[in-house]
Order: sequence, then C-alpha cells, then structure tokens
Amino acid sequence: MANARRLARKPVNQYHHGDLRRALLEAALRTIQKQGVHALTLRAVGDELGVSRSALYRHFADKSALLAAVAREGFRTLRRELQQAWEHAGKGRAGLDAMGDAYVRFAIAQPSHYRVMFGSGFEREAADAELIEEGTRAFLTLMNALIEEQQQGRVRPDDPEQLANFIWSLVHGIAMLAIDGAFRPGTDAQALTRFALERLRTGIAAALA
Amino acid sequence: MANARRLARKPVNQYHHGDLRRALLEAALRTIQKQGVHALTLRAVGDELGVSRSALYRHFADKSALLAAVAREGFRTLRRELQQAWEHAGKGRAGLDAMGDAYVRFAIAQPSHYRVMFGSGFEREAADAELIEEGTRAFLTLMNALIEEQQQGRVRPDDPEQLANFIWSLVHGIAMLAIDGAFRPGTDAQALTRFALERLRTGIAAALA
DNA sequence: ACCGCAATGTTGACGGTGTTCACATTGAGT
DNA sequence: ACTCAATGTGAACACCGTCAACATTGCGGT
Repeated sequence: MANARRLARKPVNQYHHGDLRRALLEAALRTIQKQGVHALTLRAVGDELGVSRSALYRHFADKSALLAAVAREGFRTLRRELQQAWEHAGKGRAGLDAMGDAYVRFAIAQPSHYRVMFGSGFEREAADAELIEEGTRAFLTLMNALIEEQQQGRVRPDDPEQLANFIWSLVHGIAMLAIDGAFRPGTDAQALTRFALERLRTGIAAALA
Repeated sequence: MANARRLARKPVNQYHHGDLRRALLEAALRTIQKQGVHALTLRAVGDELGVSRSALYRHFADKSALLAAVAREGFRTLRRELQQAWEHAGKGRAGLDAMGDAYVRFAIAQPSHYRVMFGSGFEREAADAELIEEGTRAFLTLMNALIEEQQQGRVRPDDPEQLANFIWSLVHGIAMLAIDGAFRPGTDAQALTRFALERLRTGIAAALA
C-alpha cells in the first residue's frame, strides 16, 4: 500500500494514526469555525479523531501552540486570497479595492478563525517564528501592491510601510468591529468597506472652497 | 456614623460588605490591568476582598457579566476622555486629531481593559443593554463631532454614521494591532496615528497630475 | 530476518476553574 | 421585637489543561 496518510478518523484497532498533526489541526479549525474558540477543548478534538486526549502533546507543546498553528494556517490562506484578489482584478485601483474587500470578506466569513489569528486565546510569547513570518508575508502582500501603485504614480510616495500599516488598520478595524457586532444594528459591513476604500483615496475633507 | 460605604477590604468580623458590587468591579479591573484577563479568577478577586468566592454571584450573573460590567466602565471613561480631548483642543480640525490621539492613547495605556471592552472574554449575548448603550454613547461622541464639522463645512457631507464608522474602524484597528504587537518591531503607534489622521483628511491618492 | 529503540498513543491522576445548592447571618421595615 | 428578603459561606460537582508512567508500534542497522 503506497499511500499511508489518513486525514480522517483513526481506523479502529490501529494504534498509530498516520498524520495526526494535520488531522488535529483540521479538527481544531472545524470546531473553532463551528462553535467558537471557547468551545475548543483538547478532549473534544481528541474524541472527534478517536484518539486519546493527551495524544496531542506529541505534536504540539500545549493548547496555545495548537491555536498558534491554526492562526498560522489562517494567515496563509488570507495571504493567498489577498494575492488572488489583487491579481484577478488586474492590479491598479480596482486591485486595491478588491484586496480590501477580500480582507473584510475573509474575516466575516470565518469570524472565529480570524479572531484566533489576532491574539485572542493564546499568549503572544508563544507566537512561534513561523506564525510571525506568515503574518508578515500577508502584510507584505499589501505593502508590495502599494509600492507598485506608487511606481505607477497612483499613490502618494509616502513611506510604504506606514501607508500599509494605515490601510491594514482600517480593514482590520472594520473586520473586527463587524465580527464583534459593535456597529449599530443594520450596518452593512460590505457597504462600509466600499465607502471606506473610496474615502481612503480622496479623504474626508470637504472640497476646497 | 453617616457614611456606610466601604470600598476597600471587608472589615474583619463583618458579614456584610457594604458595597461589594463596586468593590468587586474595582478589584477585577485592577487585576485585569495588572495581569491581564486570563489571570482574572473569581477565587482571586474574592480573596483580595476577603470575601467568599461565590459571594460574587449575588451581584453578577456569572463571570461574563462581571467582565461586561468592566467593559461598560471602560466605555464610560473612554467617552469622557474623547469628549474632553475634543473640547480641550477647541473642536475643529485640531479637535478631531485630539480625539483620534486620545483614543489610541487610551487603548495603549490600558491594553487589557481595552481588550475586554471588545468581546474578548465574554459572550456578546451576555452584553446587557447597559453595555451596548454605553458603547453607543462613546460612538455618538465621535459622530456628533463629525456633524459639527460638517456644519462648519470642513468635512464632506456624507452620511455621518458611515463617516463615524469609518473613522472608528481606523483608530480601533490601529489600537488593536498596536496592543497585539502585530506591527513590525519598531513601529511607533503614536506616529502612525498622526500619519493616519493626516491621510484621513487628504486621502492617499497622488496629487492630480 | 531479527532486534532494539525512538516515536507515538493511552491511562490515571493532579490542581485549578466556574458554578450550584443548602445553609448561615444580617439589616430593614412593620 | 419579629419577620423576611438580601447577602455571604462552605462543600461539592463537572470540566479543563497538563503531566508522568506505561503500552504499542514502525523503522533502521546488523
């Protein structure tokens, strides 16, 4: 038998699992998305895989490390979606809009996962280098797009990192407040995103008199 | 003896406390600010006040409710600081800048408290009406300032609520990312705030050619 | 083909947590 | 002075993360 990977449950009467680490990750993510971070218990994820509750400790240092890995996975797919939005929209002004929209859409589509990605749940000290690097790569996707736009003369030649921090803060703020239900009832986060991206370009000041 | 309020520890050999609810709130806030939300345990706060660990349940439905009350208190002081910044700076453009600066400063000065204010730790369903109202009042402080500026012709006559949502998202995003240590090392959150508020006014687009 | 060993999974236990329930103590109003 | 609702107590429960001792397995060297 060539393929030995078993991503689903552990077959009965089988001591070793095959790729338990990945299975744990996926099960954890599933639970988080379906029931929130607070519902994630090591015993539950173990049971779901037909595995002991402490088997996890052979693959992750502790619960924090598991959450950090889930977060890292989140940044990976977020980066891919940002990059794809940017390129699929043909870069340029439409590309930036598409990125902003994709960012907020990602957060709203998987609120619990997004929340895990930003500190809630595990200590920042436990943030392994891999997590930091993956987050940085997602950030650089935005920053590089801005640099391209600057070279095309469409964006002010400010420090691109500061510019990227600025925009990242904006979409992150919208995403977080939308997820937390902090906006007044009836607020449409997608519409707000579009509005914000437009105001972002031209500013909020009244036309010069 | 006229004044019967006892905000500090419970006097020994005294069954009733006097104002345990407020004392619990202050003790909880103290612990949160000093050691973070994760360190807040009902037993510890009880011990600190020389009171049984389950006495809390006479004043709060559960731990979530206690955190919600702490959050509510946070929104109260945040609103006051925003209002004060706005007025002390003489309103106008300087007033808006002062508000933005005060907002981020508040979050950075008391990161754990600020985090409690935004969902992390208690269920949003447990958000009593009082918490929502206090949050709304803080939001309205910003929105009313924007309306004033619109009337003075200094801010675009867009829907003020959407405008306020936009700005709130921006400062909230900066605050959250700064608190979580998500910015690249060496990033100065205050400087970023000033930059963001300036770009907010004029936009990021390059000058029209 | 065997064997030893490192890797992987299991079981039982421990301390800590939020929460509940029956009970104890008090103060305020009649 | 008496009652009763309000407030505080103590023991108990279920659950959780974590660990240490043990069981089982697959793999590399001979």
